[in-house]
Order: sequence, then C-alpha cells, then structure tokens
Amino acid sequence: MYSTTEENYLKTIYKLQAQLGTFINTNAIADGVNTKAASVTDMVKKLSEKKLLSYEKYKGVQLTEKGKKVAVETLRKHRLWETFLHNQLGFTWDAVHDIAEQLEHIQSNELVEKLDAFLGFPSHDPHGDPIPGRNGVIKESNFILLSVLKKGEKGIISGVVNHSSLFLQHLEKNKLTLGKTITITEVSSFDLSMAALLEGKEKIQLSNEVVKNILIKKLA
Amino acid sequence: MYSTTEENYLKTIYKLQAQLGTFINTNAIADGVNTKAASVTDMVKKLSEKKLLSYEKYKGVQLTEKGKKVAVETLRKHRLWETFLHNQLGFTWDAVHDIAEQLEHIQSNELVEKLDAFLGFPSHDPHGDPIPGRNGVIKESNFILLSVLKKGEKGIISGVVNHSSLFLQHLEKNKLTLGKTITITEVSSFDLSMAALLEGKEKIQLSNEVVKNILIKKLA
DNA sequence: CTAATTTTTTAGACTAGCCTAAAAATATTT
DNA sequence: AAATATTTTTAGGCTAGTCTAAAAAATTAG
Repeated sequence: MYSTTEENYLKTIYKLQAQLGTFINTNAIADGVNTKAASVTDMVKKLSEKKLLSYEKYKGVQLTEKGKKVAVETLRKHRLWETFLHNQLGFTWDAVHDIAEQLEHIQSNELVEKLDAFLGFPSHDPHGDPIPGRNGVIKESNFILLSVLKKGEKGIISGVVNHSSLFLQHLEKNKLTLGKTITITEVSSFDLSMAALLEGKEKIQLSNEVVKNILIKKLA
Repeated sequence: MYSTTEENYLKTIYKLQAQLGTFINTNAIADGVNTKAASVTDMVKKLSEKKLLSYEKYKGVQLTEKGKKVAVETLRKHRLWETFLHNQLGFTWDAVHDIAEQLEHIQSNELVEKLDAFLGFPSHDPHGDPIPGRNGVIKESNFILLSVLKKGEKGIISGVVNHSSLFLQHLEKNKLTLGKTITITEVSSFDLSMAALLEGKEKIQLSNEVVKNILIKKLA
C-alpha cells in the first residue's frame, strides 16, 4: 500500500507531533528520517496529495487521521517485532531496534495479528513503550521519570526515554533492566545524582543523565 | 549489502541453473523475476560488474561462487521464515511463500542464526524443501515422485514439486500433508491415476497431475 | 523597522529499476 | 544458403527518492 520510505516519514512525523505539538517543520523531519530538507519538501508534497497530511508552505506539516492510522500501524508492527526479537529470539534490548526498523515494513495484516497472538498480546515492548492495539488505541502508561522521585520513595523500572544503543547497553551493564525495583536513598543537591538500592539490596549510584532517562511505575 | 532486487535476480538464476543446466538465457530470467527481457539485460550487466555472475552477450549467464553464495543465503532465509510462519505462527503451507518472499531480504546475520536455533535447526521447510545450512551446504533429499511407485508400494509424503497456492490448497483439502503415509493399491493404465490408502486406512483416488507433483520417501 | 540570519523551497541533476520500440544477433525453415 | 522467425540488446524515457546550490520567505537582531 505505502512504500517503506512513506511509512518512515509518517512514523517520524507522528513521533515529532507527540513531542512538539501540532505543526512539524521541515528540518525536524529531515533530521528524523536522515535526509536533507529539500528532500523532505518533495516527499511532504507527495504525502499531502495522498491526503496523509496537511501541508502549508513555510508553515509546517500535520498528519491527517488517515496519516495517523498508517503511522500507528507501523509503530504497532515495530514494537511487536521488537518484542518478538527480545522475548523469543533472545536479542538484547539495544539490538532489537535496527532489525525491527526493517521488519515493520513487511506487508501482511494476517502476519501482524498472528504475531500479536503468538506473543500473547503484549502491552509493552522491551523498552517499556506501549504497543498500539489492533484498533489503533495506545494505552497511555502512567510511568514517571525516575528523576522526580524523592528520598525514600521507590518504583519499578518500566521504560526508557532515550532509546540509543549506548544508553541501553549502559543500563544492561548495570543491571538496570525492566521490572527491577529501585529505592532512592539519597539525592545529591550538587549534581542531582541519586544513591539508590536495586531490588532492595544492592547499593548503586545513578547520575542525573541516567535517572532522567528512566521511566518507573511509582510504588506506594 | 545487496538490494532486494539483486537478491531476487540471484535467487531466480540459481534455481534456473539447478533445473536447466549452466547457461541461463535472458527470457527465462525475465519470466522468473517478472520483468521484461530489456530490464534483465540491464541488471545482468550490473551483477556482472559486481562479479556475482559471468555474462556474455547473447550467450546467457552463469553465477559465480560469490553469486551462488548470496543466492543460497537468500534461499536459506526464505525457507527458515517459511518454517517459522508455518510451525510457530500457524500459517497454512500455501500462505507462507508470499510473506517469506518479503522476510528473506531482512539484513541481519544474527537474526538468521537466532531464528534457525529458535526453530530447532530444521532440515526442511513446510513444503519439504531442504534448508541450506549456515555453511551453505544443501543436504540433498532422496525423495522420489509418488508417480513412480508401483502397486503395493508405500511411502511418506515428504515434499512437493509444484509450489502454487492452488495445488497446496488442493492437497490440504484432501489431507495430503507432509508426514502422511500413502500405500498404492492400484495404478490405472488408462489415465495413470492411482488408488491408494492414506495412513493405511482411508481409500483415496489420485490423478496423475497430483501424483507427479508429490515427493515421497519410499518405505521398504 | 530595516538588516542580517535562518529556514524553507525551487531548480536541476543523479541513481536504481523499470518500460517500449527499434536494431542487431542468433536460430530455424525451406 | 537465403529467408524467416525468435531472442537479445540498445536507445531513450519514465518514476521514486535523493542531492547540491541558489532563490525566496520568515524570523531575529540591532
């Protein structure tokens, strides 16, 4: 139905729209899909003709419902494949993204539904991101940043903000994986780093750079 | 490394070479990859420059070792994915080909090896075709055509010659699936159709068109 | 509220892969 | 061996997606 390139543009614009509000500018898209602004202008015109987004010269771009639907479907496929790669094939969570980036463009509705069932209808991918349902609904998680916890509070690691391999590998190395419990024992007012207990026993030290990129489900 | 299109050309030429001998002509390739002869000439020049095949004008084409390697790797991926789709996701054997046609071009050696392990290092795909090993070796099966069996002889259904959806669906409908035992009770000298017993009990009638497209492992 | 800077768009060109129509080579008949 | 038919290649052109360089619009600064 839509080309790999078109799907990538839509997915990127969708994500930017979630972060930055409604109108998305050319440079941001160029950055997201790894091309030059001139190429984005071309593609955006094409997507506009196909009614996947609305475009006004020099103003920016906004997905239509049709465009959003394609974006969310692509996101759903991406996250299902990531889950498959991690849960079934045993890939580490930093390795799944690049492969899922290819797999998300395989065309077959039956495949997506069968994969979903095979995985047990997972609600979140290996990075803690919610997997859109067949209907396109994304269940918003009530996860918060680890950095907002105060001394004495605790939570369960439930997702990440930064998805880079470098960051994910750092977390892996320090056993900071999904599902682990963290209890804050101290917050430095100098550099905002945190001292904490992992699983209630192991003492660890977390830089601000780290804690502001981890999402947790707060425990009472 | 190589584009989807290049891989498809190489895979097609490889299969033709196995059937027709060494030199493959332009029209046969055009047929296999679903384009026109003129397009094949273009692509064949390109593949020749990349040392994936040797090409002599008006003479035809022959894969180099390098080209064969790419073709076999693609075949390996195709058959592993078909096995995944059938054995794990529960696709019928006539539905797996088209999806595997897309999945075979996903680039990641690690993925192929992990998938292979996940599937338990299968030797054959859902159509009974052998899956090339990591080393590129294809274990030749000693399957024979069901049509060569004589009255009283029996065998286990182990593969198909014709891979079309139509034929596979026909077999499925008549419970002629991989692993079933067939015992020949009569061969008509008029139309070469066969009367047989399925799993030693159910009486069935098989047209010559069917029996010459089924591969079996002969039983003593 | 002009001037300088940044962002975006246009213009023109490139590659991969495909096409049609015509020309050239090969194969088949007679 | 010449004539006809078939196969293959060349020539020229198309689309999708990309690029650089230059022009135009919008934004920021003085």
